[in-house]
Amino acid sequence: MPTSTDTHLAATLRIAVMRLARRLRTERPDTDLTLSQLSALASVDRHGPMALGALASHERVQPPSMTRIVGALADRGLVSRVPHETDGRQILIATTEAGRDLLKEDRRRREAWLAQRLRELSPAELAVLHEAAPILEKLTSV
Amino acid sequence: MPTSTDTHLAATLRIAVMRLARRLRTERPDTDLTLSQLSALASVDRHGPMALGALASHERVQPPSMTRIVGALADRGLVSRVPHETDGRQILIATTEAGRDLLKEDRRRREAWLAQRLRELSPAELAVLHEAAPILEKLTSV
DNA sequence: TATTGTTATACTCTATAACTATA
DNA sequence: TATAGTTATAGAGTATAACAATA
Repeated sequence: MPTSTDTHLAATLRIAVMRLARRLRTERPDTDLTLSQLSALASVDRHGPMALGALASHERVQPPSMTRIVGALADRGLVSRVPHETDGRQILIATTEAGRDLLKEDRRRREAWLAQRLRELSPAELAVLHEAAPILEKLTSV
Repeated sequence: MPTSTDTHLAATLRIAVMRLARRLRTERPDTDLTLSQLSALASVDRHGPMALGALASHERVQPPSMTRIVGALADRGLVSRVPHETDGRQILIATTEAGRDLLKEDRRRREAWLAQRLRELSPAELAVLHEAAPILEKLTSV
């Protein structure tokens, strides 16, 4: 019985999560950045200054593609290219103030939609989600 | 205090859901179908036979693009093109047995990963997720 | 004349291959 | 000679515009 229940939970949870993620992704301001650009910018912001090659492999993209992505971001002033201190071949990509602002605004708008939905729930339902959130996080930390 | 708590929950939940969705998306068999093709196939399967134009607007794609997507799916025998009964201009796209099998296998493999993660949780944690799943579904039904 | 779908053509994004410079 | 990044070129995927067939 527990096994069959778990299979059903997996199916239900998967659909709910995918659907919710889809909505969260849709509730995105049109920053006119491509998803690749936005993703690379977020990575640099999250992990700190990185070499172009490291960023490319982290984003599962080839170096030439990352050269173009970073070029587009740099043209908008969202990232800066800093030469490596000791290795003249490498360049470090870092977010600028404008880049951080854009990411902050992006997150804020996505959270706004969800926060509004949450305000429509009952206290009991909110309590359940409070307990569920860390468990959902735990699922991906394997 | 409830407002600030909700904002925090929104932020936490959003990250957990997006991360989990990403993992679920990654745990995908390489069906060598593009995401557009897989998405269109799933739509036809979910909503039943549709005219090409209806499918295009449902998938937020232009008709010429859908012509190509459907062409690729039809070449693999995953969908069939059926002429409309009364309107000779329209063609209806329908899934084939092979198309339904591919989708079933695709879902099965994604659920397998999540089911395994769920087996590693405690009974108490599972109970929380059981309660949370319908609430998460409710969030998107607005 | 309006609508459905297709064909022609162009643009964007990414990849591989070849190149430049630094180690 | 090996490595980091760039430039050159090609291949998907999608879009707009023009077209053919049917209502």
